[in-house]
Amino acid sequence: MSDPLQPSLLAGFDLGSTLPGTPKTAEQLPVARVVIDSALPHLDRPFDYLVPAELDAFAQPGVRVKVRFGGQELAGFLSERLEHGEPGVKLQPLGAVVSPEVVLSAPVLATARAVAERYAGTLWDVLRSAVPPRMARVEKETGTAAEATETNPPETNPPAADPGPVDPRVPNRHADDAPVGDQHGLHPHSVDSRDLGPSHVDPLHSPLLAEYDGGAHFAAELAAGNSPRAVLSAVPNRPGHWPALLLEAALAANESGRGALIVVPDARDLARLCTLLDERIGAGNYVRLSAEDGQTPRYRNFLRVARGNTNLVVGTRNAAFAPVKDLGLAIIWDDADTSHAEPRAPYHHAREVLLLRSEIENAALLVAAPGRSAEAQRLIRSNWALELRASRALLRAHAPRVIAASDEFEQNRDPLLHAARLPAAAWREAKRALERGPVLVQVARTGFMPALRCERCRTSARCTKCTGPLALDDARGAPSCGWCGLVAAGWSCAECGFMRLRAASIGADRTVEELGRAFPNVNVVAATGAKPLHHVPDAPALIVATPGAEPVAEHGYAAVLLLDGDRMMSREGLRTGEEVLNRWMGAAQLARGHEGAPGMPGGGTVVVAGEPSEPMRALVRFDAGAYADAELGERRVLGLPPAVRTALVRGPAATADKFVAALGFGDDVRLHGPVLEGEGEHRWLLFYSYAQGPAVTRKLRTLRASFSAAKEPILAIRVDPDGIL
DNA sequence: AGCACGCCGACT
DNA sequence: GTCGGCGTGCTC
Repeated sequence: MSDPLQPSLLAGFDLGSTLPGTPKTAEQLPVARVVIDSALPHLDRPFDYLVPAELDAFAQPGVRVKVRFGGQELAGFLSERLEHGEPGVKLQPLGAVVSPEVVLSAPVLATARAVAERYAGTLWDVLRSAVPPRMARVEKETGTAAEATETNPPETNPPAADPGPVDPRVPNRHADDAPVGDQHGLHPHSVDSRDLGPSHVDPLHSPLLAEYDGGAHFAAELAAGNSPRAVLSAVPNRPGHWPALLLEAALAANESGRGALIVVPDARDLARLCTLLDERIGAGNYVRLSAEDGQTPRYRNFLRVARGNTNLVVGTRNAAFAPVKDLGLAIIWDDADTSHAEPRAPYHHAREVLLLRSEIENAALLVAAPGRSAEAQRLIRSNWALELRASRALLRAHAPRVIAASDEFEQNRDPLLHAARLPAAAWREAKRALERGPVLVQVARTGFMPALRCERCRTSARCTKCTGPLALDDARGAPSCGWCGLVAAGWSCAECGFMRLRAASIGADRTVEELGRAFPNVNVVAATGAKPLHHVPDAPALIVATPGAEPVAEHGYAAVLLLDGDRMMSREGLRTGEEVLNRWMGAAQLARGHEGAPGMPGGGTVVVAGEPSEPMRALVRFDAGAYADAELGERRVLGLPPAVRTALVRGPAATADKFVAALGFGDDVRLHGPVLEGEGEHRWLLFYSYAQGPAVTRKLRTLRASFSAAKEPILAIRVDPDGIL
């Protein structure tokens, strides 16, 4: 498709052809401030350019641009238009406006800045995950930027914050060939809460939220245009409960005329949520944003949001930056799930992104989960958010009966059950439950390295060099040290000299085999990350699943067996207990209630096997909040995260040491290190209070910038790293 | 990463 | 006196 608009956009202002006299620049707001694509920390600041007259109309805040910078052409985003640049700086002309689409809204930019600051990273690193890569063809498809002009006529000279993408002073050729509205079913209509009808949005019609203490008030506040903040642990035993609950909150926010955003951990949860949304409000009335949808669909959906064609966005972690117009409510589901953490620098977590964003945009925030993260508990403790609590009566009505099978575990003499590491109580319950419906068996992920013990005396196997715990490496099948990685060939027990380790590392597949023998004539299937299974029928079967991959049963599981608690608990780490409880709660939530509800079968039972532990007691009481609160209290006493904040600095020994010394922190920042890591690398850990967080990360950023300017090797900095302690 | 500017040494 | 080596630092 030949497009007469593109050449003029892309050619931009040609540097070489300096015409007689000064090249014409835009008459109004001739200076464009640009965020450039640079990996160098000391260039992580805006630079100003002159706007050539011919780019004036397109050079609006939020568009992608190309600029000449230090002899090379760089990509960037135009952040604002100004009357003057810094005095005494010679400005270069803007190179080109890549596309008139406004892809970076002012509040999203402000959020990205706050995230970069909070994680001591560069703005561009954050923007890379906030704005999906451009797919040029998608922009031409249907409903161009001109559509927005039609529905939302901009003023003669849009102010900086106005998202109106195209200045009407320039004839827009798109206006002629692009039909307004939609002929291909992509944009049925702009979704305004008014279109949805009152039956969906009346706060009195938030029955699920209203079941929680303060929930009805929360919904009413949202509908009234206020911005409350809340943490909620979802009541178990109601398949499909959480998507409906979150939708109620989102619709309440929509009713106030504001947009809503729901962020879920992974594609599976997103599929569940979308199924409900399709059913309740229709596929065209919300937008999903997920990196797993592929580049082109992702950008297509992103554009729908950027053009303001929706007021409900759902997606995975990057959707936390979705440019929802007038955001009224941000929701994060299951914030304890590790998928919410971005795996690339600056490793930001979707919960923290939404926290910052809700403050910047004055939006409401809802942190909802099957369990409770220590961070979410902190929000309650500090009175930043209120807790929407399920009453004990509500819990009792819906929670399954939880049985802790700790004592009989070791006395289990039945070889079949022993092989399947099934306590007799678990076997009994499963046998009974199979007469009434499906049974879920949660086993540890294969990648979850269990600590090994001597097969004869049960002494835990330790590394001969560093006394770290030995674990089985799936790839090699040989035990190796979990700390130093040394392969323990020819291991023998330090206590009794026995040479065999207790068999461990049983994946879901082997559990399927063992259970098949323990339960003849029962259908046994596996559901793992590699072989996902979304739904299971309401028929008797054993479903073996790894944490996070549990399929949903239509009317809940008759029983849920949590088998690998000890293996999961044996992992070293500060947050192991919390993680294990969250995994258990996630699975236990899929069980039927013990009492049953109208139209729902009862008799649901959860059997948790393993040594007695705090997480196990919390599961029995079905109270993740109390557990998180106790943990947080303990961490505060010990000065450990997330009661305090941490930062990690790693790099070549000399540079890292010099850097930490130059930080010049006083006693209020605890310093641990250096720890030798790899080839001549040093690792330092910093512990500091939340109050000092901004000051510490600011110092980390500025010092890193000056080190980078001085051509020192770039240091790895991670703020609040997970899984280090 | 490139490009300017600068200080010093070599050559017309 | 002018040209050009590449070393340090800035890049709107």
